[in-house]
Amino acid sequence: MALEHAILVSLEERAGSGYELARRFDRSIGFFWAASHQQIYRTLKRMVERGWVTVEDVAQEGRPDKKVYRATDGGRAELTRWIAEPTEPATMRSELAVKIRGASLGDTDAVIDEIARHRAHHAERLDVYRVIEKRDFPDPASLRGQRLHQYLVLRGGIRAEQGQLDWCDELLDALNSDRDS
Amino acid sequence: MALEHAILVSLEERAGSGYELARRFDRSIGFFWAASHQQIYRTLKRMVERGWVTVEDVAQEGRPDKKVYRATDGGRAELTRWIAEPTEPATMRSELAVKIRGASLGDTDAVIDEIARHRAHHAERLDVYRVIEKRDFPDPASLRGQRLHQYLVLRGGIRAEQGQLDWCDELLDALNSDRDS
DNA sequence: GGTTGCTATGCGCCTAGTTGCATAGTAGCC
DNA sequence: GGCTACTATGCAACTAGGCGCATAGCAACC
Repeated sequence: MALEHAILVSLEERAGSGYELARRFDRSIGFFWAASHQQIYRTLKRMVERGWVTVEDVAQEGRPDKKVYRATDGGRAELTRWIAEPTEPATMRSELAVKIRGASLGDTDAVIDEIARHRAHHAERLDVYRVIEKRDFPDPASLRGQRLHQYLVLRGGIRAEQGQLDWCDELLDALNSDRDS
Repeated sequence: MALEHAILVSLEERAGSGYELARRFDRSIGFFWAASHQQIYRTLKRMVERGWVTVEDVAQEGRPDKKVYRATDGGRAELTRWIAEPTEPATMRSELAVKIRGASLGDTDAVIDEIARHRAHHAERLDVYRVIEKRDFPDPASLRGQRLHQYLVLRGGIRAEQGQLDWCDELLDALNSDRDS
């Protein structure tokens, strides 16, 4: 399970509340490991029980009190242990692939529409990543350590989205030609 | 959920037992939607209850009796309905990305080893797909209908594995340079 | 006679993740 | 006063999937 470890990475970089973590996940880490706030709260609770993080109640003015979480030495040890432990590469799961395989039995036009939807989604995502790349990493060759690692993960996102986009284009080309012929 | 629909696609192409489906999933459809035999048996049972498939007990000589499943009109209707229904593109989930983000806090060499392991895995997968591509689809331009769809799904697998492979190479280059400098 | 391996089925428990809902304070707007 | 929006927390029920285990017939080999 990587959610706990993704949270540990985030808390290592900076302590924060469940709410703050949820927003960070919406923006950066979450691009590569999505998590809802419910999931994060539940996981944080479990991590406190395991001694990987500590909680501190922080009273706030003008807004509800919050609980700030910090990684412990135990949490850091767990993260190091997990990083060194080999994990199986995730098997590719594509609903779109299943739909394409089923296209001959159903409505090919519906499948084409669905592919177009996915294409738009990936194009949008790619655009977001490209903006981040240009804004935050204008000189990749000079990057070292943590900043380099952030950049490399972003590169993975860019490659994945570009790959999906190219596949969608190949699909649309081929299916449209097949329909028209 | 796509497992039920992946099974429906497979049963449309040819009726079969749970065991046969499990083996088909090991080979073709399972490259893009993995499923264990336990999962398939459980799902088939549910699909019978819903009226999407029918079962027929078939006595065999020299081997245990089997239950052959066949898609019903209801199953075909469900498949058509599902194909036309928009589904959200799956959010990318990469444990490797989380490990890279955590590399600065742990053992960079362990992360590099892990990346090398993933690289080997994707190279092997890509090789399998390339062999299938050459063997089963020597003349892609001539493909129509179902055969074309099979080919296009395979193309998605090739693109995905190639993309992961390239990313792994970029990662290894960058992390090794960073470590040596 | 014993072991291994293939075909064939399935249960039970657990974890991870999703969905929907609930609560509650503050602040700004109309 | 009522509405909306943001901050902040969390539970309950459900779905999907993974892991381990169990059963059992038949064939081939040693």
